[in-house]
Amino acid sequence: MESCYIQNAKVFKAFCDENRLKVLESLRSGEKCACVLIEDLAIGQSALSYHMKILVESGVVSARQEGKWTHYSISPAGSARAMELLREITTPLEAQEDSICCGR
Amino acid sequence: MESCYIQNAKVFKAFCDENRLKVLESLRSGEKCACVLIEDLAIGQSALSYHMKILVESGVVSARQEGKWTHYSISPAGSARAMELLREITTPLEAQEDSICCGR
DNA sequence: TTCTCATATTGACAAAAGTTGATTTGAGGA
DNA sequence: TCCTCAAATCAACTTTTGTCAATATGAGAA
Repeated sequence: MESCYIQNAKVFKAFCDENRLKVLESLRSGEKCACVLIEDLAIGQSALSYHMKILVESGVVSARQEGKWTHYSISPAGSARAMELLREITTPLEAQEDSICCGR
Repeated sequence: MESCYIQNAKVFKAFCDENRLKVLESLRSGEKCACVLIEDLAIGQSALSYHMKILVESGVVSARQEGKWTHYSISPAGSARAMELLREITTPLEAQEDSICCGR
């Protein structure tokens, strides 16, 4: 079983890479399909696929299949969860209001 | 010159590693000196030093020298900056016309 | 069915990150 | 000054991450 530290680290890995931040920046203006992201970032197709997998698994981005195209967008729920996690991680205990770490 | 994507990625690297999340968790209960963190995490001295450097440079942790000891604590200002950055990165821009994507 | 095209996956490789043990630095006390 | 000790740095090494080119998958069209 993985520690919650490793699990939480995975959420923030979404924001730890230059290309993934570029993807998020591009998605701020709305849903984009993979082909557009490849052009925007000037990145290889398999590299984009690799980064999108990390972003989707972190919960911050959601994917929508439509025919052979995949459309990606920022997930408000996933973003909110990342925000909440960051808030919790950096909030001193006496000032803490509630917790979402490891189901505690 | 470094892109702002690379700079922003560095802030979130603070939260991308199991041991750094453990350090932050330990610091939530208050300022700790390095010797205590080494015991808490069961980590080598040089490994802790390596991680503390990353945490301090990200701005999320601040260091206070007192004699030969260094005391670390969560920086409220640095944490607030990280929160604000995360919020900005994941907030969609004003809704725009649907863009034409993949011939649609 | 077969063809085409968008995306996912694989494997080889390169680069970056993390660990370990040894050494160095630098501040306080003798 | 010299000694001690906490922390930083270094060098060698291992592990993880990211890239590229090739191949596989899977859905729509023919």
